[in-house]
Amino acid sequence: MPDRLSEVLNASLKCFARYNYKKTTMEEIAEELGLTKGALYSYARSKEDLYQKAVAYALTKWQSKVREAVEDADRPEDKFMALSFKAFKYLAADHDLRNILINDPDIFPMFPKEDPFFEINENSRNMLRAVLEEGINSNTFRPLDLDSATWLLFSIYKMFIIDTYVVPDREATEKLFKDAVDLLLHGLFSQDRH
Amino acid sequence: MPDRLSEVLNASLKCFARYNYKKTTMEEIAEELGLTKGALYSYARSKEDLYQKAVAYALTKWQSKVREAVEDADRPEDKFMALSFKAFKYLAADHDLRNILINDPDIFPMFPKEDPFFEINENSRNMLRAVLEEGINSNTFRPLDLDSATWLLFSIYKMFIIDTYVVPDREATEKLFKDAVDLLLHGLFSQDRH
DNA sequence: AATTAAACAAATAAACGTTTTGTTCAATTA
DNA sequence: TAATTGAACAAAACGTTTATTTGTTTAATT
Repeated sequence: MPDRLSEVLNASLKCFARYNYKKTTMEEIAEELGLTKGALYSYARSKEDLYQKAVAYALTKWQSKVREAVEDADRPEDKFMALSFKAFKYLAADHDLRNILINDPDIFPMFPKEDPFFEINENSRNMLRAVLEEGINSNTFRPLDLDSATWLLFSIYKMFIIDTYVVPDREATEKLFKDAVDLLLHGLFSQDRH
Repeated sequence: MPDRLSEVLNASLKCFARYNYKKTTMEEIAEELGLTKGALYSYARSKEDLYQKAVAYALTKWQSKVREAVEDADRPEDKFMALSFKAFKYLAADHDLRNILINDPDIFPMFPKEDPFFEINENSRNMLRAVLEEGINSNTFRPLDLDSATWLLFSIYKMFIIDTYVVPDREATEKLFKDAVDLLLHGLFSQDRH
């Protein structure tokens, strides 16, 4: 299971996380594995390809953890909560991926022109959309515009991820995140107005 | 009222909007006014100071328009709507400011480390906070955490501004914005669940 | 089939002279 | 007197060249 390719990608992640793409050398990565740099070209066409593969590998792992959490929940609101909190909290543990995101914010861009990992992100959006759709169909959620809601919630989620892990500046984002989820679930309006 | 300083700042805005800060020369701005570059130093200490003053001038104008719209409304929900839509739509008309924001996204940053126009933005946030507070006190809005809600809503607002005017990529953000305001007012949950 | 080690090519950084451009200020103008 | 000019100066930006590093290829080796 932990095949050679995974070892190479993990070593690459470790090195790329230390500084950034540019300052990391192929020799450095090879050294980490006890190889010489030429050997790396059995696993990737180029330095850029190696980076691409390594990051995709890390992002997919993140996504799998979220998917598991969602599958463990039953009701739509629980799935929504599981998805929100797992996705938000995962990065706290994955130091390598977090450092890579800090050094290269284009991987998980707030305003993507051309998203280099579009497929992976699209997959995540679809996961969210499915939860929302199930909630609407079961009358747990209001009859929202599915596309708008998916886009909006995913954008807000991105915003929190970036603000918390990529450009951290503040304390206590945990409370902020909880308050945000609550506001999104219940809205601004009080139930009992006029 | 349109004093000399305003003329200088407007000419500066026009020039800075054409390209960007770096590529704009003091001579270019002076020419626009029919002056020589030395004269500009009666109005600002340096090129950077001139830029700073010009942008602050434009941002303050934007803010005034929003404030007027809010003051014209009565009920908290109307104030909230007025604030949201005026703030969002204003930039469509102010071409100079929009171009400057495109060339220099740090002016209105999604994730500010050190906000160069913190005071102006803080003023805007306070305007939003006041509307929310009034809504909570009159029981129109739920008893939210005022700080969290202000931060969240202002961040979402920034997100829309940047996505629509600074990194535009998509059509039909108008519908998206309306759907977002609706979702924030009413939340995901349907009223009549179990 | 994976890996090495040497050779090559491409990108990066350093050094340097040139030009542009921001800034100052004494003289001038209105 | 306050605003503006125009020349002088200093600092930053730019283009060019050279030296060095680093990515990539490949024939030989394990």
